[in-house]
Amino acid sequence: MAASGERARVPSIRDVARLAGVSHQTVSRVLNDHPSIRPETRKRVEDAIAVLDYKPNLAARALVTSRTHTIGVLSATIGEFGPTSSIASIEDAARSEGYSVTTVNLPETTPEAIGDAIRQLGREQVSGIVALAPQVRVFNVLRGMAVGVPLVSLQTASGSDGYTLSADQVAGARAVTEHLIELGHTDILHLAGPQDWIEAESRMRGYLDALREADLPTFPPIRGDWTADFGHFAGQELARRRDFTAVFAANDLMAIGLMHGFRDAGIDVPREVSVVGFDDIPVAAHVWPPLTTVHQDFPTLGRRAVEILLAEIRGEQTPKFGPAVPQLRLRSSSASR
Amino acid sequence: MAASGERARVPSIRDVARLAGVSHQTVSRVLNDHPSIRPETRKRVEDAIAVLDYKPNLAARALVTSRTHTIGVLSATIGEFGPTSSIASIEDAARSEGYSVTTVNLPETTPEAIGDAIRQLGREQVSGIVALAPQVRVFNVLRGMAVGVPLVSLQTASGSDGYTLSADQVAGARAVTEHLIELGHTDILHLAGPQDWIEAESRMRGYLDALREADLPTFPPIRGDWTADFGHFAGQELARRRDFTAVFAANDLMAIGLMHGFRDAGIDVPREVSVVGFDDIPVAAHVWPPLTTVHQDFPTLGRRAVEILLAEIRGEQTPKFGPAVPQLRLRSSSASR
DNA sequence: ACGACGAATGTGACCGTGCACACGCAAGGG
DNA sequence: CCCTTGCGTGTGCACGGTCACATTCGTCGT
Repeated sequence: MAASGERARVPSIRDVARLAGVSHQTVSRVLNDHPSIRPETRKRVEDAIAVLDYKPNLAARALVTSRTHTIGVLSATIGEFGPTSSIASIEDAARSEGYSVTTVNLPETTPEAIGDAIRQLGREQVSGIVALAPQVRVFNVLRGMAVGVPLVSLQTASGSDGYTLSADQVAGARAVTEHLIELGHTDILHLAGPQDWIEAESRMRGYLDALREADLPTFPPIRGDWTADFGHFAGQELARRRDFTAVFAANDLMAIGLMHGFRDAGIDVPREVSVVGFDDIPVAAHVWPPLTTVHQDFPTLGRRAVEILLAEIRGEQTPKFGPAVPQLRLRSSSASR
Repeated sequence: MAASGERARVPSIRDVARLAGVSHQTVSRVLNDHPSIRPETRKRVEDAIAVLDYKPNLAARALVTSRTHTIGVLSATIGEFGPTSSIASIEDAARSEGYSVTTVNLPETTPEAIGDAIRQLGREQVSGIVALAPQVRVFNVLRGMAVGVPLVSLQTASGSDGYTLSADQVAGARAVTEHLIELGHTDILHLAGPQDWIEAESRMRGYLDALREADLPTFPPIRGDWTADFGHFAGQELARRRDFTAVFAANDLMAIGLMHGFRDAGIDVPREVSVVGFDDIPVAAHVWPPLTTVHQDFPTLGRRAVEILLAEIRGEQTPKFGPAVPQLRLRSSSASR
């Protein structure tokens, strides 16, 4: 431990250069895979890097290139099941490509809040943004905003531009509704999500499409807020009117709450009323009765979002994914009339 | 739009200085709240900043100060309900203090993976780390690792050092178990979490403590994996032995799966067997029967973790929080013997 | 009246990279 | 044989801040 009093400083590119007997620029070239490097030189540099345990300074690199190798995740809905699963996979996918991930939460969805969030990510000089922006309003604000970096929007309407990626919510909703119709139901209610949410609208559209095609009567949707508590309340209220035999809830939480409400009112699911949900959250198979629902593959969605985003960042051809088709999970909460 | 051919460049500190008629250093002082600035000068600089819409370059600042105003979140369990809620609040709390948040996920909990994650955060020069490291192994690796920046560990054993923050899992588990005892149950099983998890151990300890204190027989715990699917399986298996009248499941998902399994086997909850859980996830109140469980305030936990971490980063006195006491939520899945 | 001192501000270097450009050298075409 | 070309490498500067130190000026103590 005969220290020469030197301060323990992390090695820089010049330290590596000195040890390898080359210029700092040559080291930089090795780091960035420049083609014109003699193999022998490269080897020497790489050895020096290994010896010193050199790690490039990301801040310095970001300063000079104004690129950070960081992608920002903008989420309005942390805490919900779907988005959370997607975020985890976005995280993994980005890391495995050498990108960092920074998250910013939207406590409210006003245009100002969204603008702030985008500007915040801009200040951090993110290379790209994945927005989990399920509300129409948020989506429009994003679209109208000069972001300056590639932006991929996840779980929104199936827009035709390359920036949007989605599961085909309409098809999923249509599938469950058709399932109810096949079971012989003719009076089917819809417990919808909040007005502003794109997914709420898509799922409602799927519901309406299926009913119209079958020439069945449609009912004005009940507007919910995605929570199980609201579903519970709605179930108790709906128990008073008995002009329906099935309900399609726009997500599983509301469906589970709804069944609870029906139970409170003495209505048997599925004998008297069938209930179906959407999302296939982990408990859906285990509640009573096990919930018929639509399964969404959130991790895949997250991974694809990153693929598209990175392709755009790198200026490559962006891969085209057809909308993922959510799958029907038939369980016991739906029964024939 | 008579442009002088100038490239649109983001204004730097020197542009501000020029416009305000001061030196760049004075601008820097204004930005950093240096005391020795004449109010009039400060005003001029601030006006110039506003006019140019100047935003300091974070990369440049990070380069020279080697501090990034970023906190890293290390999570082994993104996707679970509890951690996710905490992460969201960590996010909010950190942002509101001007810190960015970068997340890194641990796909596996080997020491190497943990080391990689820590090093990754180190390369990004985070100012501090919040670790959601619920496994004993992870916790020990972290503790033994020279991280170099402040580290707060969330949701772990109630260690006595300032670096650890937790809800009092033992007390919560003890509370539900005592609840079962008060209801007259004497043969109470425990469906535990995985061996390695700190929370699993704490909850089991609370269970054991309560039983011993009441001089009741203890049973070897059944080891689960936190999932509802496992709970379902366990319920079917347990239905064969009828030497118990109550089960304390270490989390709500397993409890819900368990009730499903009992139902499959024709066992009525709570008439024949009482079931209680832990966490109070949003559906807990709405499953059938509504689940008696222990409520944890994850958002508060996340917020406190950030408070402690920032205090450490700033070298201030770290606030001391007593362990949060989880609260019993009495519902219908538990009944008297 | 003069020197010391602190407040307010300016000057230049430096942090660790990447980029533009220059340079030496070997190969190839006229 | 000379000029061009391209490969491999080096030199200096720029990026946008902060830090250490220098400088100016007004005030106060003696």
